[in-house]
Amino acid sequence: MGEKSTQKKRYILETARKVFMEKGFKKVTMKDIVEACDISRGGLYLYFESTNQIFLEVLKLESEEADDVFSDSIKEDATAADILLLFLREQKKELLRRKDTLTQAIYEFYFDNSLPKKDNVLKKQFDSAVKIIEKLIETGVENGEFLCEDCKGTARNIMFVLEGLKISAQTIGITAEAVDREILFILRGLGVEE
Amino acid sequence: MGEKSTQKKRYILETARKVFMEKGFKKVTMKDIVEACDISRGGLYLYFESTNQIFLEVLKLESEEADDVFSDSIKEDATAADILLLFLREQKKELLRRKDTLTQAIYEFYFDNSLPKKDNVLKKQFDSAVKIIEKLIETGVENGEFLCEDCKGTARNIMFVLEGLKISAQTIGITAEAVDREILFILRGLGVEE
Amino acid sequence: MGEKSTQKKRYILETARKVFMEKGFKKVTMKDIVEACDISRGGLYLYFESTNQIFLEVLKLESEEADDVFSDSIKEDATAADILLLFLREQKKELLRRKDTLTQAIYEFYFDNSLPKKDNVLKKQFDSAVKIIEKLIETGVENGEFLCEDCKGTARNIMFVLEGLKISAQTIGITAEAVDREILFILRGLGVEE
Amino acid sequence: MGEKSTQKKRYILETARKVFMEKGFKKVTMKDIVEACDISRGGLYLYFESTNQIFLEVLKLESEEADDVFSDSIKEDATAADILLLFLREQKKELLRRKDTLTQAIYEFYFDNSLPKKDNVLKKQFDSAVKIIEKLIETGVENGEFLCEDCKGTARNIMFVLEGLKISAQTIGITAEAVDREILFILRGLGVEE
DNA sequence: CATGAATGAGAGTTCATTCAT
DNA sequence: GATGAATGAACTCTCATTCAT
Repeated sequence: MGEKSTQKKRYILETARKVFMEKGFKKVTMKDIVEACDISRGGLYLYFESTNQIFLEVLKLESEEADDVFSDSIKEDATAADILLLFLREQKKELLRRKDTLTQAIYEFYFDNSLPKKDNVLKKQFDSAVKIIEKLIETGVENGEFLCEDCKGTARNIMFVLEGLKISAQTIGITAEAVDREILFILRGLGVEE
Repeated sequence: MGEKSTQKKRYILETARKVFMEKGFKKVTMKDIVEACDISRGGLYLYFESTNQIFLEVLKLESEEADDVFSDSIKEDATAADILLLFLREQKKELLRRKDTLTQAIYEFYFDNSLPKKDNVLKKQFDSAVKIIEKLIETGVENGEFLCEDCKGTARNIMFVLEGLKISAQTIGITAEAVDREILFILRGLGVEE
Repeated sequence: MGEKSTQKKRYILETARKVFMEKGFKKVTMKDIVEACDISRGGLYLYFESTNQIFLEVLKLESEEADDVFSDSIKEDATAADILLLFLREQKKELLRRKDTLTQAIYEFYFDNSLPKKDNVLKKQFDSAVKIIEKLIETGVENGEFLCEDCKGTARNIMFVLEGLKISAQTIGITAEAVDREILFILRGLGVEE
Repeated sequence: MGEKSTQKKRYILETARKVFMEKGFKKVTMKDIVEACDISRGGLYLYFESTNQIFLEVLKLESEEADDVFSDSIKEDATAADILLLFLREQKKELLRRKDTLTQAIYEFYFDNSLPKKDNVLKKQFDSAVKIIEKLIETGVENGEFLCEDCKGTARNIMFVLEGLKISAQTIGITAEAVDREILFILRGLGVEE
């Protein structure tokens, strides 16, 4: 598969991504993707053999780009509290976008695909996020920004709350105010008064 | 609809419930339910017209019975901490059962069905749970069992953590130890040392 | 499946039989049979799940009916030579019908389906035919109609010649005269002069 | 077409031959051959336009080489009986190789392609084999090796038996012993006692 | 009420064949 | 000559849904 095909593959993945955002994972058929990409039925099979495979590759692309975004958005002189707040606001934005997100598709995908740990991108992301937040809180505690006895536990708690907010956003619906309330609760728990 | 039909309807719902527990929501077809119930294809349509409707009625049944269970399991002389712990342990059990639960099916169902609030059973349950926990914490605070400044906020936080644990159990998988850690974190946040 | 369906099943098998006679085995698709039967796509799947299964059942039907034909066509006072000749002429007729026969389909089917011996109808038929012919020759020898030292060997030889004629009829083509020549050769081998 | 192309054509035919031996005729697709040859899809079409044409050319090659083989293997001082035995043993070997042969593919090919006689390689080979065997038997009779009244008829009979054995080997399966039995039967028919 | 045969739409998948490069 | 991406026709198979009995 030459360079040209790599471009097309990428085009398909980006188009499929939109389809997954719209319809979740399960409802999406090869035909949906074929039509969204405006290519031929057989053409898609030259690149991918199932929605499953396509979704996995979409996720891979996603995580690669996510990493870039992360490192970019942190200023050099930012305090731990700044960064945490930035992170939480980013999550909030994502949460409230709702349909315009892969969240639902990702959940649906993992419902059916109990991948071995090493392939579970979701778990990797969760764990790495916990570690980053933990570091952040530790730094904040050292700088006197945060009060916290169990940094790891708090980091984990924050991530589970975020997961809870995410799934709630997709199911029972959630308002910006509700998210703010939770963010505030978290910050207060770290002794941040504002 | 006579009594006989009511019985049959209930039989179908109970059987369908098992199917949903096994396969989630989206994957379940009318055919699956017909076969599980061992009734005729046409027969099912006499009572229900879609898996959607069936699932909604399964949920209704579920919530009716859930209330009963709740009130039963609380002893008269139980302290607030006892009851909270009981609740959390119940949730833990449910979490770890994983496949033997309607959880996944419920999530899948709500992914596609943004029902008006009044019909969103999930939201109702969430809100009512928050209220109960809030009351519980208030009582605990009054009795000197708990330390807590923002009872409502804490109650909400607990529920979001539980949601986060629930969805994590279905997607990235979660161990009993991980759940215990979170429960402990919650209790410590309430000033319970043990 | 009630009586009605049994009738339809039989109808499908009989129709499919014609299709197999026309096109052989491999070329026949479920769609071909659906169209020949003038039923719906899904309808066929109610009765059969593959052309393979259909063909096997066609063969079963075939062999059941074949047995009847056999016993019918033998008169009480027929001599061994009469019966043998009758049999050979029957085979000749079958041979020359060529396209109007399941022969080709059967060969094609067995090319791909190396069934365990007990299910190999073809082998069963071959072996039972050998036995019958052997008996026939023995009887003929006893009656002084035939001259033969190795009845079993001769019976086998006859059957292989017939197989050879059959496959030749389907591939290189064969004339009525050629078949007659072979039949004559066989009879002369048995000392029958005519 | 230059020499280079001729070489490539031959390479394709030899590779395709292996594919046909493995899968028969009908199941083989242009794709199969493209992949086996490790050339481009379009490339194959430069030389051949269908599996049909390819198979025909494979057969042509086959028959050219077959002739060579024949003449090679006969020693100068061999008796007619020797040569006949040699021929029959060669056939036996071929028979028992089963899958490693073009036999099945050839049959499948001719099932669908009722070629005009002049192009029917199979028929040519059959007829020429009959003639050779006839000559052989005549020579044997002259030398006192064989007893035979109808040399042509016997030659034909032998060929049909061989065809019968060949098709049986492909369909109902056949053992080395069964083949030996038939060969012996043929030889005894020629008065060869051993 | 209940049955289950029947229909037809639609998803998945594979290949022969073409054609721009 | 050679490539291989692209197309579209053709097949397989599964279900939601209807309807005569």
